[in-house]
Amino acid sequence: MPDRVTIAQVAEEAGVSAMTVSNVLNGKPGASDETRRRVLDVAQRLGYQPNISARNLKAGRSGLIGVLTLDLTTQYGLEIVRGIADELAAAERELLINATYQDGVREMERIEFLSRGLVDGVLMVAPVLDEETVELLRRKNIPCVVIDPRRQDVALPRVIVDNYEGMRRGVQHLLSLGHTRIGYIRGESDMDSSSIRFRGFCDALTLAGVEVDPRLVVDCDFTYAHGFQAASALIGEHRPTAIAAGADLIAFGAVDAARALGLSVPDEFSVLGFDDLPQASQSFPGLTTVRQPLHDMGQTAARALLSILDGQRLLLDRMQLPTELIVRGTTAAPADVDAILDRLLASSRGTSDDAVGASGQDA
Amino acid sequence: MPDRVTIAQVAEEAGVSAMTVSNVLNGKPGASDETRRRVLDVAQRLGYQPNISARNLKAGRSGLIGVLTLDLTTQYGLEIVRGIADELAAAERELLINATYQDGVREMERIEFLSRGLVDGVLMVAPVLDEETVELLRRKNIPCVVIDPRRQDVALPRVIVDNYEGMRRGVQHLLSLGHTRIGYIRGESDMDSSSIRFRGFCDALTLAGVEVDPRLVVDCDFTYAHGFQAASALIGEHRPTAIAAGADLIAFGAVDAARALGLSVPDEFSVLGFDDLPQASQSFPGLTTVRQPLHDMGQTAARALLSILDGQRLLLDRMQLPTELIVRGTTAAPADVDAILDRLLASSRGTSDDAVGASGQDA
DNA sequence: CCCTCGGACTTTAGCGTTAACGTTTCGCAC
DNA sequence: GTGCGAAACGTTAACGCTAAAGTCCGAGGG
Repeated sequence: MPDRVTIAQVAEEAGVSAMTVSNVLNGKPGASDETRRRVLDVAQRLGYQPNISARNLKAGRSGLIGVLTLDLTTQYGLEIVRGIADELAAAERELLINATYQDGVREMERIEFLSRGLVDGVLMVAPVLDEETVELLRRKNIPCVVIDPRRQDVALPRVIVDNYEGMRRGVQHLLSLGHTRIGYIRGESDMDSSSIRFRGFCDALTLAGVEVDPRLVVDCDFTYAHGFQAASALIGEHRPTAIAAGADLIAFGAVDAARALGLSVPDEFSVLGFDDLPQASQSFPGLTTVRQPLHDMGQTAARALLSILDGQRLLLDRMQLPTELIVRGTTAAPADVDAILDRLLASSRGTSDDAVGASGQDA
Repeated sequence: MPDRVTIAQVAEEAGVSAMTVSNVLNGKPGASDETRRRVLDVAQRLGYQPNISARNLKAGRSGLIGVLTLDLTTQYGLEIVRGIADELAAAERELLINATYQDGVREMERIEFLSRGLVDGVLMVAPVLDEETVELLRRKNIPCVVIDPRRQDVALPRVIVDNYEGMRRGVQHLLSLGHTRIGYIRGESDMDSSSIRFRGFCDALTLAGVEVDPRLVVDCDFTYAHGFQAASALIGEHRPTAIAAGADLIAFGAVDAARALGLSVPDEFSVLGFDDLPQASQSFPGLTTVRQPLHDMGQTAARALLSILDGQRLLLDRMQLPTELIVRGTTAAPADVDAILDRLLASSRGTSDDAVGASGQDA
């Protein structure tokens, strides 16, 4: 801990009491202009900064908001955090990020830590939130808003998105292009958002009179590598003309899997993502995807937490934001399957095993 | 602020003084087993957690390390932060991230804020660190270690990497593949790492007897979009056979720019990155790049800060870590330029303007 | 029987702030 | 000159915790 200037030192130097210094610095009345100027001057000169711990202790609050996130490892969590940061900055609140990293136990630990008077409230991004953790939050009476929780019916104020409509429209887009053999990579199965998106997928197909083929549906983690692997298997075994993925990272994997198998995207194979991570527009061709308003989600949650902290009762416990289909370059009408098959059969040596790391194109 | 249980409440409930409770909970001697058990029992039952602000105020330290980062928007900063987190977790220190977001002024503000007794020390990731800010750190006497500062000669303990050797080897790799017309996209010009990498580039060429063509060298921001744009211009105007980029994000842009112009990577065009972001291995073909040991950089900085906080004098003020060339799929021997030119001329309608969003390959 | 010693606790005080209340001073009306 | 009120400032206490310095008591030695 650096050697710090205290209010008492400023007071002595300025020839007044500590209380006067405090009043001046906090813009309270009860000090002459002359004194005010002198105090400000001395404070400036000594580089005085009020001690946060002392102030918090006295005030019984800290002005800090804690942000817990499982997911600081991806752009997903980051975009949300940026939304939070923007909203809190506007409210002159400070933000402390205290990541959890892939671990439900650590999640509880983090809450206990933050709730020891360090923060006034907590925002959680994509939390696991098992029963025990929710109970802890309730018992400690910590103001808390969660964003995209694993279980959407959790008994806490929460911000979620319209996963169902989003995926439904995305798949409708694929259908309208003419695809009927559409593979689906679901994402982690213990997340409500995964199953809700899947319902959107099923309903879109059913509504269009297309039957859901269970062989075209697989689960995998929300990662590029798993997406690549799952898509490779799916394409190799069941030849869909398009894949709808439960997340952008999976979709990126799927795009590259298709390429690795010698399929051109989108001419010969279409891929639909879900999230609209920054990377989706920063790749070539841009990923067609269902946009979650990540920044808005963060802002909405932050705003809700602030109003709770202001003592207002929340009107909505469940804040659902809309999703939006963003059509970019990874979707197109399906190509002539026979033609593709012919081409692939013709060049069927070499591209199946060690495809990653070599270009799938040839001159 | 949630309603909190204080040590006094535990003390009363257990029929002892607050001091005894404190001693028991902190594992200090001076309490009978009987009392000890009773206190622990009551504390558990009431859900007592010591108030951090009070403890900090008393102790004059907080056990917290502040992490300031300009760059929480990219994987670059994240990987470093993870290294920091891992090291601090091992030392049972808590970490608070308090991002800065692209703004030197806010950087100073953040330091002032954290230095008000909230943290014991500060780690800064890729800081701007103007004179004034360094002076502030010095004046406040805040233990601080910086990682990859914009100016590498800054008078603070710092962790940097061997940018020179890294780029030199990377370019040697391109040269050894047979490239001689190598474009260079430098990255932001006010960063020392940019100019040092550029020196590595120049020296590699010179050593190989290749002259540095200034028309093949351009500057741009560390973003995908700028990389795309810069590479498009460079390729369009001066036809290099390869590009070395000052950062992976730029390299990704360059890869896609080449594709957008109808060039196959790596068969017809090679790209070298610098950083080895996770994305570099999670793309197709994988990006050949110079690896910065981001995780290690975070760990190293954290370890250094911890030893400063332990009162040890640092032996090294400048901790330089090695870089490593990672050869993946975006580099290969240069193709026959005439053949490519012929092909491009033949299909020169349509691929020049609206190339983004459509696949660069054709059947 | 007194003294000492050490274990088991309690009391005091203070970390830096600030709310609440107290005191001084001074101008002004009567 | 007396009284009064407001402005300007000081004092006290408390937020929750814990280091340091007591207090109390019973066992053991002389």
